[in-house]
Amino acid sequence: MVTIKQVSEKAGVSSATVSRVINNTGTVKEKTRERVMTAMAELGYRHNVVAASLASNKTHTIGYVVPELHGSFFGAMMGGTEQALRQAKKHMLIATGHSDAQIEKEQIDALLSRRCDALILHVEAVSDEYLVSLVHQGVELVVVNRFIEEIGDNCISLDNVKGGYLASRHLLDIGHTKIAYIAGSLFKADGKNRLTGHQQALADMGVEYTDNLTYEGNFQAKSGTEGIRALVARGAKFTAVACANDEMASGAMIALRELGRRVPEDVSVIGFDNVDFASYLSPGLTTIDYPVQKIGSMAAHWVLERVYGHTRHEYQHILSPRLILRGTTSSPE
Amino acid sequence: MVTIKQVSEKAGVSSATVSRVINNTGTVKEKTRERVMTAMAELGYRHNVVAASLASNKTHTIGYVVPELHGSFFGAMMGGTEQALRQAKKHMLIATGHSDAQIEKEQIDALLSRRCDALILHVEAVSDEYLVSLVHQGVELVVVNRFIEEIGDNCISLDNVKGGYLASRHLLDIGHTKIAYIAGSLFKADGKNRLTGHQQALADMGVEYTDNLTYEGNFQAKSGTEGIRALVARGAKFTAVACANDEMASGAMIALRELGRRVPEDVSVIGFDNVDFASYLSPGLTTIDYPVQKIGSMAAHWVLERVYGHTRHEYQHILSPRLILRGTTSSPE
DNA sequence: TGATTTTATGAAAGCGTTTACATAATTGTG
DNA sequence: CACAATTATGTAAACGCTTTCATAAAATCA
Repeated sequence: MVTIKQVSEKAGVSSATVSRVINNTGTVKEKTRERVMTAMAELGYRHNVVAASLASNKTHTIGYVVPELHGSFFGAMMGGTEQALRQAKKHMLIATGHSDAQIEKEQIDALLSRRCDALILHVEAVSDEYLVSLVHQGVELVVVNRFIEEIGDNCISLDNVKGGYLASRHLLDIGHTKIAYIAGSLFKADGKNRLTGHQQALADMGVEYTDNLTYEGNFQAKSGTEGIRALVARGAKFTAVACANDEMASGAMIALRELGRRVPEDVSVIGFDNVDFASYLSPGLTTIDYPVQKIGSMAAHWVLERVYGHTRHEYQHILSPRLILRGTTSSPE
Repeated sequence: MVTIKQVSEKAGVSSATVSRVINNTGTVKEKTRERVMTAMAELGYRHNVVAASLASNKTHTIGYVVPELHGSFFGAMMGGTEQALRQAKKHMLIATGHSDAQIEKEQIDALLSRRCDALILHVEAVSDEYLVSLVHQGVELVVVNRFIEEIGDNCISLDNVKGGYLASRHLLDIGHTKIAYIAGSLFKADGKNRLTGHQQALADMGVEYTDNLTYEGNFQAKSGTEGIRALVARGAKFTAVACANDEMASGAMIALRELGRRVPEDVSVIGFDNVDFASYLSPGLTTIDYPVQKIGSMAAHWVLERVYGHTRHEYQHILSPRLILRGTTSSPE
């Protein structure tokens, strides 16, 4: 590996000067710059970012923890982040937490050991206090899809309660009163909040909530299918089903078809997230838009501003979901 | 930040010893190890991987270039990789190449500057020669979804020709002869190869290939929709349509429905990749399975073995696709 | 027990940069 | 043109580890 030293010798300057041209810092005469550039090209020099990071105490790397890599959701989110970071020449070190507190902590720890300049965390199992304590230790982090009052400034989240409300409110508005709910994992904040929204909508419209119409799934398509089967098996009567995400909604649609129930004629279905394939289904899935890419990019801008001193960007710390009307909902007979 | 030095003083040992207990190298007496561990705990020591990387010339980091982050495909692939790497305590530095040769090169360069121990590349625009030259320079890399004879050992790919063949052969086998083809971007190797497979299947079965039945899309859902419209507009007659991926297949299904053509009764549809949502569609999409997660994990194992000396794993450098029969194909009337 | 292995530890030289700080070269001013 | 101000460059000390080599301590052996 050729070093800055060798370049400096070849160019007849000191290594400090070479460093200056590499980083575009300080002042260097045009002619000198050219000599250095030529020397670098001729020697095939490649900057050693590891050494630079050690010396400068900046890695230009953002640690990113997401629960999983597969599926449509996190890719879209990371895509939003990446787009913003790439222009700033920052990179992302990616780790998965698998919704397990132990693993999440280990991964956060590993990313900090690697001296990431900041962390973007989509973690679900670790406690609020733990995240708060990290912030108090001076770790630069933004928590995504989760709102923690005490460090609200570090959070970017969607109003899941409102989303849940919007979904069920839509069903109520078009005339449904017997609405089943397939929830996400209730130990996760978003799973719980979306259900809360559903309950609020029912309450607002004077419809009684009953556990008998609710099934706790796990955000996976299969649990949507199982949810419908379980609901029907327990004799629940419903003309609509709200699901805590699109995967479960598509699973539910499959089960409904198996049972000979048409969507939306017999049963309306609404999802949540508006992942890319929601519009591929037929009928297209009515759902709640989760501006996931936007959230990803806001997280990036937060970091760019806070950690790297880029100019101010506009934030909302709590984004609003909105209803996306497609073909899976209609008024009951 | 507390350093190894401070730990060593507190524990009354040298920093070399502290390094030994951190890395589990050399020999250190149990009692000493404990003293060091205690000191680390009390001081809240956090290992500085950047410094360690500089000194040891290993970053334990794999650079990963994919075209995009959104969609179901690359997440699944990276998920396969991550799972294997996590156990080995390696991390992934992720970059996107956007199918642009310039960007792909820049990203590869950036990852090398960060001294990644190895690269996993899903690149589409950069030339074979460029990748070959990297390998000859001694860069440890595995190329995914692309086969380059000269560095075949570094490649893990799917036999796309065979996949294309399998898809169209299935349609032919069940009696179709008028088969439209919605291709992926033909400047990409997989787009081209899948089309080649289609053509071979036709030839094998004595059906003439005609450009009039082929539309070049871009692997996105919308281009599937446009493909059907264009085909119909140019008066093409077909009873089946093979698509170069599942996104375009779902786009095609949408267009077919708009035109009042039932799937599969009037037109059979087959996709490619078997991404997660293929089974959510209704009818479920018949497609070709791309064992993408497996490929991701094979890439990881290649690296673990080659770069980190882990024990030998079984490879196939060219994997075989297989047909997944679901509900979108049936014999023509 | 003294000699010989073996095991445990320390000293110190890197690893390839960045970045004060100091100094040299250049430009500007009256 | 002398002197001040400005611009350009160099020197050398970090940055926090790993790792070789030497040496000290402990264990083994005859």
